[in-house]
Amino acid sequence: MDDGTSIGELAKATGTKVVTIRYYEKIGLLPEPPRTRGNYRAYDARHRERLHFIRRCRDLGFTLAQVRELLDLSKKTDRDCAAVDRLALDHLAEIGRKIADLKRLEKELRRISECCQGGRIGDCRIIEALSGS
Amino acid sequence: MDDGTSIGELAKATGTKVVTIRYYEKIGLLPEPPRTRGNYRAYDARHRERLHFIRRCRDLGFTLAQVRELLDLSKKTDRDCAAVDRLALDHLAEIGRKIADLKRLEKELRRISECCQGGRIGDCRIIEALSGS
DNA sequence: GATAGGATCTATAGTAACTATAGGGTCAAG
DNA sequence: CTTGACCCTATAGTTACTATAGATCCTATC
Repeated sequence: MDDGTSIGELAKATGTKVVTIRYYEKIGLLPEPPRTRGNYRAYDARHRERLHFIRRCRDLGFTLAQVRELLDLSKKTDRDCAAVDRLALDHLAEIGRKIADLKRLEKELRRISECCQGGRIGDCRIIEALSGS
Repeated sequence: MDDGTSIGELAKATGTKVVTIRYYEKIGLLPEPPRTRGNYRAYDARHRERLHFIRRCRDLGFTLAQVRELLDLSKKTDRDCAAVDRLALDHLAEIGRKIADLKRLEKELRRISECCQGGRIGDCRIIEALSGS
């Protein structure tokens, strides 16, 4: 490597797969780094930080579209913070909804599952319960 | 409609979109119904029941692969019920994991979000928190 | 200098579960 | 007989990657 970090090193440093990094570049989320003589990508600290930011957001469940928005916002340093806050709160609300949905689902599936008392599938209460409304 | 239920009627009756029904047919989840003279699909009660079963499972968060398994199992009426039960319990465990993940995530995002006190993006604590580990 | 291995390169296709679009045919009512 | 609602097929797009194939590069060893 002439200079800078190789894609493999960056992958290790950020816990991202190599293919995923290239994918982020292709969709314009991560800027194209300069290349070495051998046409290898050579990353610097700014790339590392940006990728780190992306991964952190993804770990928190933001979609790539949201990450893109957050990245855009983070560049407009003199703009009001409200947009960032709204994005975070919206996402929080979304997570809350998902949790509620899953809990409802869990409850119902548990109810259904408890019907099972062994025996033949022909008499299976689970299948029956899945068929009923 | 010569005879049987049209795809639109079936869609309404089961709360499924027309395109989704055709999609289920294409991937072999729903058997091809006979056609009318005008080449319209004409469904019967068995199709309705099967689609109903599929939707019910989907609503409960089963994947289409799992639905396929359940449908296969439900035909083997003399087989032991254990496989069905295991599928349900596996799914239940999965849901539990997802809930736990989302709760962890919610907690962290809430922590981050509470940092916001208005002001400029340049000083935004949310962006900062998203950048940090 | 030859060679073997690992890492990297590009391009393309596949995944889940649909959704959207284009460009038509069919059917019942007025 | 035309309008509008419904239906048909086929293809491409969505999200966020993952997998594959085949070529190139770099480093180390013989």
